[in-house]
Amino acid sequence: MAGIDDVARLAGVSTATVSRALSGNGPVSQTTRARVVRAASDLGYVVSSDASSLASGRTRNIGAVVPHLNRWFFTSVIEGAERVLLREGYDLTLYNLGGDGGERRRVFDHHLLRNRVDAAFTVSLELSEEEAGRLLALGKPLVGVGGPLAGVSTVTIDDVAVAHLATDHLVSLGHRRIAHIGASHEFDLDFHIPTSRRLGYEQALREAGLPVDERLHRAADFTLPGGYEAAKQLLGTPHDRPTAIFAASDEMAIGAILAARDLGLSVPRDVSVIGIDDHPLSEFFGLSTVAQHPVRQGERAAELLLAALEGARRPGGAPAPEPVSHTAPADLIVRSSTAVHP
Amino acid sequence: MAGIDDVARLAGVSTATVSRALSGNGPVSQTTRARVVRAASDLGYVVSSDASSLASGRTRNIGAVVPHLNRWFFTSVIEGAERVLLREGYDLTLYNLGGDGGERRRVFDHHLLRNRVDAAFTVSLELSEEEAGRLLALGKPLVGVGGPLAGVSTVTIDDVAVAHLATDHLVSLGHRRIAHIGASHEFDLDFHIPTSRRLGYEQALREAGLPVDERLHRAADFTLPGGYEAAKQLLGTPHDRPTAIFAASDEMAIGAILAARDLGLSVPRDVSVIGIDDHPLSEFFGLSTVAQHPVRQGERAAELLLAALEGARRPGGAPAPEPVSHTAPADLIVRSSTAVHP
DNA sequence: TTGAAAGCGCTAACAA
DNA sequence: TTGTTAGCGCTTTCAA
Repeated sequence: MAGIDDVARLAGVSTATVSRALSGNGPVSQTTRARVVRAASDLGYVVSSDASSLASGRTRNIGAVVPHLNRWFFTSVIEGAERVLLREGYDLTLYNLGGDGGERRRVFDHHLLRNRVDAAFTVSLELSEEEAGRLLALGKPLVGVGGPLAGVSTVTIDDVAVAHLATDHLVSLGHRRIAHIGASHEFDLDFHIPTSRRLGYEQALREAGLPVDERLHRAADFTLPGGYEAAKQLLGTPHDRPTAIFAASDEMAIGAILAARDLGLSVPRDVSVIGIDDHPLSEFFGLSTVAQHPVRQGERAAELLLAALEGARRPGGAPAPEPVSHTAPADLIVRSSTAVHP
Repeated sequence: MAGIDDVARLAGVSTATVSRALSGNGPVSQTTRARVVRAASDLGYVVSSDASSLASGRTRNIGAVVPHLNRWFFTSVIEGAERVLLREGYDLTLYNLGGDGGERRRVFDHHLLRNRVDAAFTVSLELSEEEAGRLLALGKPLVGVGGPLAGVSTVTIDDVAVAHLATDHLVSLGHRRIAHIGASHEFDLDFHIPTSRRLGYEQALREAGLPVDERLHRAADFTLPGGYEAAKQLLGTPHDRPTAIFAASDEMAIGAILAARDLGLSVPRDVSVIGIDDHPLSEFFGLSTVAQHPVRQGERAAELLLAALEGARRPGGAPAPEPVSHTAPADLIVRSSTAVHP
């Protein structure tokens, strides 16, 4: 492994100049830079990240803290973030709290504190006071994606508005009995999301002069089977059956479509179904939904973090920029699972 | 941020002793260790990973190189690996080659070379000669999960055997016309997998004295919609319709089940379906399958890497242990999508 | 625009 | 069992 001195020697300059030429920090003449770049590439030189980090205080690495990995939303956010980060020469190290063991504690007590990242983002994570405090105490840029994180910048859709939009779509199609499949309270992601979505749903009903009927609400776990079960209950009663279902996630909505089928009901003739997400499978099932573009949310999060890091390096740069709330766009996508109430 | 000297001062020992006490390397008396641990915890001291890495040559970080993130198999492998790694105090940094831009090049040319990881594993990745060479040249432990990686240890199921098992299950139920949904050649994961699975399928047919019929083979893209389309073609012809389908992945198999339904066919009465994976949705659909436990494969990969690192540190430790091929277990799970041929 | 040199915060000989 | 000390490979003042 060639080191910086090898490059310096071959290029006939000092190591300081090599560092400047390769990092782009500090003045280097065009010709010198060319010589250095040439020498580096000839030797196959790649900077040692540890040495560089230790000397500069910057790691060029971003932490991603997620509650699980086996959910489309999380992985999509990470994909988006990583694409942006790689492009800028940053790495992404992943902290998955999913295990039921002491992973979570260990991550917050140890891993995140050992200075391996310049900044971090969390995805749909509700942090305890202590956890949030620890992160904030690092004094590093922080962004919460898909869930509010006190005192920290966030990237998230407006859950109330999105749920309102989905419900309104059903209302405008003439539906009066609209059921909602939300989340149970034990649901361990940030439970503001289900609550906000339920709020938007109820708000839309009220604005349309429709009653909010407890019996039309079912809790599930954001999975397809969960949505199936909930929909079976909602649609099972022949009397007063809802004519439309708004599910808080596409996976649950797809479960609802399958439940309707199994009950001999036709979607959308007998019952309309709408979800939130625009999950990859939604198109296949013809599911109407409100797309929330998680990849873009991840990109946005990465961009915010990089901008904050960039800002912190500038002479008068704000070391701790004010937390900003970035509302990610969400669009109604109408497919074949929703239709006018006959 | 307290440093090692702060701890040393508070504990009344030298920094070397602090390092030894906290890392567990080198002899420290019980009482001294206790004093140091106490001081460290009082000060909230956490080792700086950069300084530690630079001084020791070990980063306590493992690289995970994956082709995508939005597939159950990849994320499951990563989850398993990370659980093991976190437990041992290691971080995992993720290199997702998914973007169509220069990500892949950049990762192999730069990110993986800058010494940020002690070892790495790839998941279902076919590497070019050059890429493999670069990785090997690092002289670091390497494991390929779910795909052969020349000259490197691997963790993978026996694809031929697994496909053979799935097909045999159908044969033993009396099926004679067994179709196969495999992968197209453009499919960009390691295409040995589809090929091996097809091989196992044909092998099982031959052993049963059944003909291998080209028309009973369809290529798809390992997705649910892809499986749906393929099955529609296979099951669409009223004449000589297959009575069973073996799909090379559960997602395709689920697509096949849905296709059968849409054609008015009952599963398993009119057609049996089996897949490979034991995807989280398979139980819901009653899909018979061969489980391949990707979480365990990830755990195994991590364990192999850690063992290699451990070995390399010992005096007479082999710096480059012989590549081993670890065959991961896979079990037939019979649910309700397969039944005897009437 | 360049070079010399002082660290960055730890670990690991080596000596005691 | 402990302390002293010389780096690990860079970056970044500072001076030229």
